[in-house]
Amino acid sequence: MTGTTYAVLGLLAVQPWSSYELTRQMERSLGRIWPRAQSRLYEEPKKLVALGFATAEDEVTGRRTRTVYTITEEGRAALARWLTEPGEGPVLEFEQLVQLSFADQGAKRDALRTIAAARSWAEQRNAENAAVAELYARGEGPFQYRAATTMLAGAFFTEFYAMVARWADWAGEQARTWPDDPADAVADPAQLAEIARRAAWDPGSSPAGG
Amino acid sequence: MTGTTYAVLGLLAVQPWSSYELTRQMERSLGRIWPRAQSRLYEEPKKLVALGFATAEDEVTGRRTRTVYTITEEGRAALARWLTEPGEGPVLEFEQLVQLSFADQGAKRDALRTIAAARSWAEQRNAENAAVAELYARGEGPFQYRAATTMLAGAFFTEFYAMVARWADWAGEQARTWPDDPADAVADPAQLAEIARRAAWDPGSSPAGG
DNA sequence: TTCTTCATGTAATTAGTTACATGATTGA
DNA sequence: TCAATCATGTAACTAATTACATGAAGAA
Repeated sequence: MTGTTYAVLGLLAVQPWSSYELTRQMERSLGRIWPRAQSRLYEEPKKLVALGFATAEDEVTGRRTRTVYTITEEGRAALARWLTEPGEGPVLEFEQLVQLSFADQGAKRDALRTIAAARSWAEQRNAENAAVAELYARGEGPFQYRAATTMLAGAFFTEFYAMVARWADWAGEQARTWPDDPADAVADPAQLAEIARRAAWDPGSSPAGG
Repeated sequence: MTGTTYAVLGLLAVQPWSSYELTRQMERSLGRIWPRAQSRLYEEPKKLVALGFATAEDEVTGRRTRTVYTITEEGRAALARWLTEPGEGPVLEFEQLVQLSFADQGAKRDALRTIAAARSWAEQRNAENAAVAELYARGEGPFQYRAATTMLAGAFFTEFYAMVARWADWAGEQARTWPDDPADAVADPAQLAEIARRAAWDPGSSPAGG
């Protein structure tokens, strides 16, 4: 059982799905916190069946069949047990930021372009997220009855995208002050001090935003 | 050439390293934006040598040897070329948030514990980050002369950890209002509206913080 | 001198991805 | 009726991980 297996099990706890429907639903719901290729989502439910956590039923459409998976009581119990276990914190993979970490090995315009791309990434993702948030605010979101649960993830991304955009704006300001060869850039001591100051929040209280 | 290959190439552009030193340096510097197992960092430099982007030199310590890798001019050119290419935006993997996405399938206390764990994750990571930021602010950070470049990543994490902590605080408040069985929780319409409002920032201006 | 940690590396395994293949459905 | 898209699945490949092994150095 990997995290992916539990992710699929969680979806099945909401309702039965066919493999294809699972891939679509995964894309819409968990895709941003647990991204996996389509083909994996055809494999995982088979494991669940082998473990007795789901049952498979073949339906026929014309000359081809599709498999619909349904969670079992043992499956629900396994899911509930997993929810009691400690999970991993956020793991990030951020290629653009790797590129920026070596900006001094390239041209200034490359860094500026990469920062602009990150900003634009945040805008686009936020636009999709905002549209869905608006749906839920109107009471018309998918699985609206689960909104008390799913809003936790929605709010996380609302904040995450805004944070990335703010950071990109700041990073752009910084990079624009660089000389043509970023290797010659000298860090502004005031900025370094400001970063340290913002990092020095008290664990006992909520850190300030913006 | 994968992202990992370029990450190693980037480190070699700063100075020569042995494989083991690469693993340590990776852990310290890129570990949070490009996390990879130690064993990969023993493989990647071999690829670089095969491609002519690095040279390997064996040093002897007692009865065993270690391999020190040095970037070549072709390697520097390949790195500079990579910096001109568009990179991927942030990819997140967040198991705790997957668990919270199915909080209605478990007990309220499990959700509260998971949220607390996320908060604590942010505190701990921030503490390490803050210590390093403080070093740089005093002008005593590792590779201080590269600070104009590396502060971009440092600032990103300062904001990221603060954001996660703020989100966890908010999520905890929400979950505490739930009934004992989270499946019976009803989303507060005011909260849903607030999430949508915060997501509705204008792409032309920097989104508000906090 | 022994134990622990640092340092260096390989082997075995697997989770995951990319690419491919093809039937069903819909709309122009 | 043809093209495009939706839907369903498998096969081949690989990037990456876990586990293991062992020498060197430092501390007790």
